[in-house]
Amino acid sequence: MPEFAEVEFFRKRWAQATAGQRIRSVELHPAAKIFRGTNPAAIKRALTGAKYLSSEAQAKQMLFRFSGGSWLGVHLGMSGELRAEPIGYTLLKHDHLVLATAKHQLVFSDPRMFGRVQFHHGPTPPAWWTKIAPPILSPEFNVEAVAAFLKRRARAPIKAVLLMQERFPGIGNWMADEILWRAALHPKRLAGSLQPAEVKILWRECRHICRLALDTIAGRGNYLPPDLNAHIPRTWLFWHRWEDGGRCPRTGVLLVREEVGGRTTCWSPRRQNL
DNA sequence: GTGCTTGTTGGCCA
DNA sequence: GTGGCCAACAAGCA
Repeated sequence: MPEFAEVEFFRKRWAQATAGQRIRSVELHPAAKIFRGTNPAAIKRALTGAKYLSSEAQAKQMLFRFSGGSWLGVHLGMSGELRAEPIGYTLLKHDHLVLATAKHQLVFSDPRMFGRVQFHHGPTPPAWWTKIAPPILSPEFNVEAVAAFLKRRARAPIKAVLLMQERFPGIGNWMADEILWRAALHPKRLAGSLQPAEVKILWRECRHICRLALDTIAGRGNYLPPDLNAHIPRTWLFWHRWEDGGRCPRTGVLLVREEVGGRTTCWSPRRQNL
C-alpha cells in the first residue's frame, strides 16, 4: 500500500505518539520475515530504555533515531502499517513489532510481510539510508536528470520507468498512474519517445503530485489527518482506478485497466494517447 | 478453488 | 556489462 506520502503519514503517526518519550519495552516476533537480515534480539536490547530523538521519511522508507546511537529503519512493503495504540491494547495476529512508551504502544503490523525492519548502531545514519536517491522535491531532481534517465531507459514503457526507485524515489503504482494521467501521457509510451516538452511536463507533475500528496495525505505542519484517504479529493484518479466501470474524473470516459510493465495500470483513453 | 493486490529482488535472456 | 522481463516472496479478500 504505502508510497511516498503514505509513508510520511505513518512516520508522523509514530513520531507524534513517541515525541519526548522513552521506550519502556520492546515486543517482537523474532521469526517474522520482516526481520530478515537483521538481529531482532539486538533491536530489543538497544531500544529498551532508549529515548526517541527524531525521525525522517524518504522515498518509501522511514528512519527513527534513538539515544545511544540506535537507528531503526522501517519499510512498509506492500501491506505494512504503523499504528499508535493505547496502553493495554491486545496485539493482533500481524503485529510483529511493538515499542511501548508510558502512553502508547507503537505497532508495526504487516500481514504479507514484504515490509522490513532494519537496525543500525553508530554515530551516523547507516548506508542503507544515505544511499537513497535524491528526493523528488529536492533541487537535484531536475528536468535534466529526468531527461537523462529516460534516455537511458529509452526502450522501457514510461510507466515502468516511473516505478524505478533509483530516479523516482517513493513513486509507487498509484502515484505513477496519477502522474501520467495528469501529464496526459499514455503509460505504454516508450521512455525514449517523449519529446522535451513532454519530459518537462512529466517532471513538473512528479513534483506537483508529490507536494500535493504530502499535504493531502500526511497533512501540513503538525496536523495529521484521521486516516490516509480522509482528504483525497474525488477529482483524483486515485478513487476511480480500481472501480469497475470507473470513469475519468476529467473527461467522463470509461477508464482502462491493463498490465503495463508487469503492474496493473489504469489510464483514461481519450486523455492519454499512444 | 481462482485470481487478484499501492513492493522489491534476483535470475534469466537479448 | 547493460537493460528489460518475470517469478517469487505471503496473506487476505472477493
